[in-house]
Amino acid sequence: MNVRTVAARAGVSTATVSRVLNGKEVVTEATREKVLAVVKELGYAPHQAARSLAARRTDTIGVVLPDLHGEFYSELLRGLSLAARREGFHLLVSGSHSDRGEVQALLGALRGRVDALVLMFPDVDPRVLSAPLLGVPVVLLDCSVPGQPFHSLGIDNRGGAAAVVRHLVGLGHRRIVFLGGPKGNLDAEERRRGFLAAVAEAGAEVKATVLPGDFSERAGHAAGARIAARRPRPTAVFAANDAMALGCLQALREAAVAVPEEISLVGFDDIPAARHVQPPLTTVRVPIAELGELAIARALEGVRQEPTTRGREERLPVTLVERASCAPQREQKPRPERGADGSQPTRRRRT
Amino acid sequence: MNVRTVAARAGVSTATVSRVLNGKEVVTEATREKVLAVVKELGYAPHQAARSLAARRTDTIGVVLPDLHGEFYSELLRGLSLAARREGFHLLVSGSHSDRGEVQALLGALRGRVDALVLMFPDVDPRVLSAPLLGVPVVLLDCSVPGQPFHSLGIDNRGGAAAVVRHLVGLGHRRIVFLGGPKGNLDAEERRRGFLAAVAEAGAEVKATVLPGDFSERAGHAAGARIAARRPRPTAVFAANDAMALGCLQALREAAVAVPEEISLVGFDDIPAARHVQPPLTTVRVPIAELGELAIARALEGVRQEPTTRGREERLPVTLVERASCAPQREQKPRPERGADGSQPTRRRRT
DNA sequence: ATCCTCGATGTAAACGGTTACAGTCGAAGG
DNA sequence: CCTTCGACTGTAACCGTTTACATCGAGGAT
Repeated sequence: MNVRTVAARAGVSTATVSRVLNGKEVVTEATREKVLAVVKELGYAPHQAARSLAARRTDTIGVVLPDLHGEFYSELLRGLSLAARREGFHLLVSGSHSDRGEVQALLGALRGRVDALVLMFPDVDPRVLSAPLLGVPVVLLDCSVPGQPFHSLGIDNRGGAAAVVRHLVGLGHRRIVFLGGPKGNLDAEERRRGFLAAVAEAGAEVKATVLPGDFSERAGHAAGARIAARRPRPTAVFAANDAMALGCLQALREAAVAVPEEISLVGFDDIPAARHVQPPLTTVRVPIAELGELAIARALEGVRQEPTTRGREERLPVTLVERASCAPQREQKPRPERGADGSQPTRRRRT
Repeated sequence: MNVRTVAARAGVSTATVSRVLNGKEVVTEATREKVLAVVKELGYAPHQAARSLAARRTDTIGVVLPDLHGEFYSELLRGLSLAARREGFHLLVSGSHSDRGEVQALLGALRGRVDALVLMFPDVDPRVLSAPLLGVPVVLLDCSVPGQPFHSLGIDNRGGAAAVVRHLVGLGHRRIVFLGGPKGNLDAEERRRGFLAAVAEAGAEVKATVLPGDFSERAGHAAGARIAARRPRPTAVFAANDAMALGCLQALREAAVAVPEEISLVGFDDIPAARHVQPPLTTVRVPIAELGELAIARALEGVRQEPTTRGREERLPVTLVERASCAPQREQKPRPERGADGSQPTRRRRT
């Protein structure tokens, strides 16, 4: 059944049916009613592939993420889906593309299927993207490609990390360990940089150590065990994401090191589990869903108007959320905190 | 740029280009190489809308879920995405459709966009679906429509609930509270039934109470407070999902009721947070990702062959995972457990 | 009464592929 | 040398819409 069937039955031309269904051009009320009646009677729905071909518009946004599960992506997807729905767009999603060739193949397979793309490649070099190849507006999450007309969105990892450091220093901590993320991961990198910058700013009396990690709970556990055995023992641990902080907490518990009495612990991301552990984890909340919504908004800007805005870059602010995993450190005299609990950014991916 | 451009440049016809690109028909090696060279040179990728229209095949599966975020859907999506990728299909996802009209509109908007559908409506009456309306194979998750040729997939909620009861009874518990889920939710309903059936089977000495709930952590908290105050106090609580169990645990802690010493607690779903609380929660693990993979498999069966198999119904088995939130109850003499730790089914949705 | 204007509708050409069918051509068979 | 056959390739119809443009009347202006 197609538009011709409907047209014949309603005694009009296919053009009229199309006009009624799309509602952009004027049609007599009587005609419109007749057509709609037939449409309802037959249960007709336009064939979207044909519509896309003719109107060069798919009403679909392609979303390519490194992965689909985990709390981070789940939340991101929520924001994306919410905003897309609100705007009347569908979402074509795809997860876990590791190498460059795969990504290119995927992007090829998306031509004529989507009106815009939201892409996130924490591990693949984003330069695989050549704008003309795609022919649609692109929004990049968490990475930027300087030369290209891509919109780029991220969160303020550096500011978030700095806020954590200021918080800890304000509580009197002087020996702080930073538990890093995977090499090449942009979020991890920015958090590390933010940490180091804030430490440097805090003055020479603050001793910082950076331990390697990979965002996994198991890596956090391994690091926790090492930290517990370290002498002199650090008084605070800042993990680059919550999963590692959780693993670390577990290891500290096994080593009978009290949190927060003996060691204060901070994470990053504010995943749901952070609220449930004992003690509840102080961490940095990242507006993940908002990130997704904003990505859709920017993508649609690109769809609806000429690509005037090219290569803009935005970072969303983050928030330090204080729970019970940090305590003042009294061995050294605390120095007054300087109001660093507010809003500075960060974010991450694998949960 | 289109297939004609490529054909002209390669000195062949569009039919030949199409043959090379689809690889289903024979083409001389020399021709194939020439065409591929041009394709690569121009960076050509076929327009999928046109391809879908002509070949009446979209290589896309539509997924309609009540929601996209939360641990349950995240995990489900993972399974779906994994299987779809493996089979070379794309995923068109959509979340949060509340009422009937909305669902119908959505299904209409999907015509000509997908080759098959995976649907889940915990709250909407599934009879809104009329098979001919869609024209594609449909797989239903967690609900079934008797009269229609739809494949239906779910998990063994009843068996899982029964396994929990047998476990608790085996530990010597005689006063057990069941914390139910939202009205009209199929999973909640089946878990409740499984609970009641197993209790009845356990004999008259086991006293069961059913408390209302709605799958939310807050409802679990409220119930926990009531349970703590109850006299005689039950010795075990079985929450219909983990979120409520977590809320309940929190309330019990606030009321200074020791878990598991004074009250044993069991959840359902095995969400990640269940491992992180203190004490770790005994619960029922649900093979969510497998459910997703199976859904894709069944959907593709429908795509690739005649709709021979119609209306089949499958339930996946679940597993009781024992952690530290249950303890033997000594007030009454325990009776021997009868091996109910193994595999019986269940599952749920909002996390 | 004739001409114009303008709104409502119809006609038909895209859109960019796939594929049934027809055609070509060299090799093998007679 | 003429057929026959089969492997390749080309021609063109078709997939189901949208939309630029043509058409057709009716009413108003002149």
